[in-house]
Amino acid sequence: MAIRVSVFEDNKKLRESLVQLINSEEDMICTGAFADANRLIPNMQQANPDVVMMDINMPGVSGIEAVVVIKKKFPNVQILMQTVFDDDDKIFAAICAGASGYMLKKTPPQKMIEAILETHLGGAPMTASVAVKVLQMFRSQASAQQSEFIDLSEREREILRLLVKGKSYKAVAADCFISIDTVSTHVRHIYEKLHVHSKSEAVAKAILQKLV
Amino acid sequence: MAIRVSVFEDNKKLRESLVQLINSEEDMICTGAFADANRLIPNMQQANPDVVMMDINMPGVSGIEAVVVIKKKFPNVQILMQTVFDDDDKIFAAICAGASGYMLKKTPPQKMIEAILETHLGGAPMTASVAVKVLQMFRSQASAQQSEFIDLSEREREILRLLVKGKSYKAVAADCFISIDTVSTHVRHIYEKLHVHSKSEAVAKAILQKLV
DNA sequence: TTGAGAATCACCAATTCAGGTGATTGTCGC
DNA sequence: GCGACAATCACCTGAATTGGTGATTCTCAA
Repeated sequence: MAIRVSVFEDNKKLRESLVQLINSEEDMICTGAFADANRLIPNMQQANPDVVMMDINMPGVSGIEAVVVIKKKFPNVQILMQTVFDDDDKIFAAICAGASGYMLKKTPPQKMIEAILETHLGGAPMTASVAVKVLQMFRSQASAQQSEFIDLSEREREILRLLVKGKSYKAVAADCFISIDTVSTHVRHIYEKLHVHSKSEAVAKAILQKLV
Repeated sequence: MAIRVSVFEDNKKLRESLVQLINSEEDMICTGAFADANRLIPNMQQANPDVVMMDINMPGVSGIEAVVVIKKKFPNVQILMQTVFDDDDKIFAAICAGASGYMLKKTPPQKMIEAILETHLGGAPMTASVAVKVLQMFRSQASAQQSEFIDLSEREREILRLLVKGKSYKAVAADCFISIDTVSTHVRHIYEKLHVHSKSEAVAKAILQKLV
């Protein structure tokens, strides 16, 4: 059974060459080529694709908005983004919207075919420059800066967790079955270890350094 | 000029076949093959590679620890991780440690050569299953849940930023050149919009939903 | 066994915060 | 111009928080 591929691309020439490329493959068939995503839903229902090739910059509904809609209405459809620029924000937005792959338009035809296949198989083909950017973004997001090791006791960690949830001393005391004065003492110790002097500072530090 | 590749891999058979594979390429040369990372620094100095193929599971010093050291001591060396399992935590750790690529060991030889080349060119080759996982992790990290749109005024956002930094009303008042009572009023409005009732809840929400 | 730390509780003073009421100014769109 | 709203300020009360001092119990390692 051939893979059904649909194309959303406003550049007529590029769109037509993609259609031709897809149809030149034995086990692929292009079931729709559209210049914009303004009639997205009916277009999708009619074309009923397995894989969508989506240009990120289109007049009217943007490629990213289209991805959001497609992933909502047709969650089984895989989406391969295409763009001329490997722009950080766009990549970020497309990934979060649910795109599976991200290829530059200048990718050679054979690689593009491979990417469509890989997308259909549940992979995540990415142009090298995009893959690098994704890893960079990932690192900068993930690592934060947990420079200093903060050695809270189990009890202190538990109380800090409750403070982060916005609980007052009284509420913490009730939750832990201890008195307010005890909570106050623990909090004091937490402040000393975190080098802070208020609940909100402690909460901010706890979240940013993933202490809880 | 041939690409200098070094291999760290405890399985003798696999190590030797990798060496052979690398040396069978015209523009690659294997400058060192080691069964573990226990004498990492001298090994690296002696082999002086452009690209390191690093097994993630090795006796003694783990592949990930080795990546950290290499990236610190030899920042220009690119590292291609190799593993039998596409384990979330390992991938995560390797990326954060600074690995450029991540390939399963069962990758066919030709693809492995391509991956080495791509790594050397500053790319980030990833086995399909790994790429998918990276995108998934990225999504779950990035998106958080910024469901409801919170429309803070510029002034409110500024004050919230200061609260997140741990400032008291008095300090905020001083920073913004306004009175404490005005700060108090702004804070009240912020609480209403955020549906919270304390400074720490507001701070937590602000950070988690990236309002500041 | 002796000491360090974790967890618990208490009392206290000064400060800060939350929320209620009320008011003035300036800007923006209709 | 008028209404809506942001930004500003004031006064007030009760509650919560911060930080100081001091104490008991228990456990775990030196």
